[in-house]
Amino acid sequence: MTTVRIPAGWPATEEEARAVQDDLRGRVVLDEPGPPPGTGRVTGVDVAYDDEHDVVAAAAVVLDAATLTVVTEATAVGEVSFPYVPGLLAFRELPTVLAALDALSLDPGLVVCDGYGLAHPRRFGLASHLGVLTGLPTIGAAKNPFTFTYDEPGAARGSTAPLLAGTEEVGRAVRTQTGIKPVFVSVGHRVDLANACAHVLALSPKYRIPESTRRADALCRRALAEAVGRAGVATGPAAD
DNA sequence: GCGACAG
DNA sequence: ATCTTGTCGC
Repeated sequence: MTTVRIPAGWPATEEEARAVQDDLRGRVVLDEPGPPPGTGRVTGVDVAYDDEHDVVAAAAVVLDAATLTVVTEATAVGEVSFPYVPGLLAFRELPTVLAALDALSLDPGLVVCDGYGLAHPRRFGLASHLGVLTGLPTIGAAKNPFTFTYDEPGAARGSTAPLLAGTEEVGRAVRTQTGIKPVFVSVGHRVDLANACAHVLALSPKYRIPESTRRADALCRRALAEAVGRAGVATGPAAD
């Protein structure tokens, strides 16, 4: 597992961070359909924090898109690089996520983020930002509607409804399990919205949250526990 | 001006 | 995100 420090030149203030978003936003590619769902590889990335120790752990888990089987995985730990500010999540998560992706031995294929892409106050969320920095196709799948509104999708698994910023469709509410709260999908980089939704549905045959995110979530928590030496996931002799 | 607000 | 026990259910 690799260890990361805050990159040189990383924004230190909210104002600087917003300026970076405004600067990079124009590099997002929105006119590619993206890889077909159910083929190739799909990689989930997620992050866990221990603010008290100023430690963050990220995980990247590569799945075979057809079988949802884990192909390979990697983790990274680092310093917390930014406070949590709605709209600036990328600055908190990306350095460690990039390190975890770099540590992979295979091409990640499509990257699925735990958060938003286009559905963002400045249309440049975590998934958009990661896509621009890596060139990889990315999408965002969030658990909450953030500041956006949505029409309730039909109750059946597979139903979708627009996620709206006023009248602009910035993403979709996707019902991944019948009768259960939808997941909120938006485009990141080099993938269109219909494909992004199809990927999320294909990744969620049994649970609300995409398998990619579930695997990455479990792995980054384990990595954090190991890095900070917490109880809960025994990995050897208990340390006191 | 005062909240709300991905993780 | 994180703080947190037991408990209902397949």
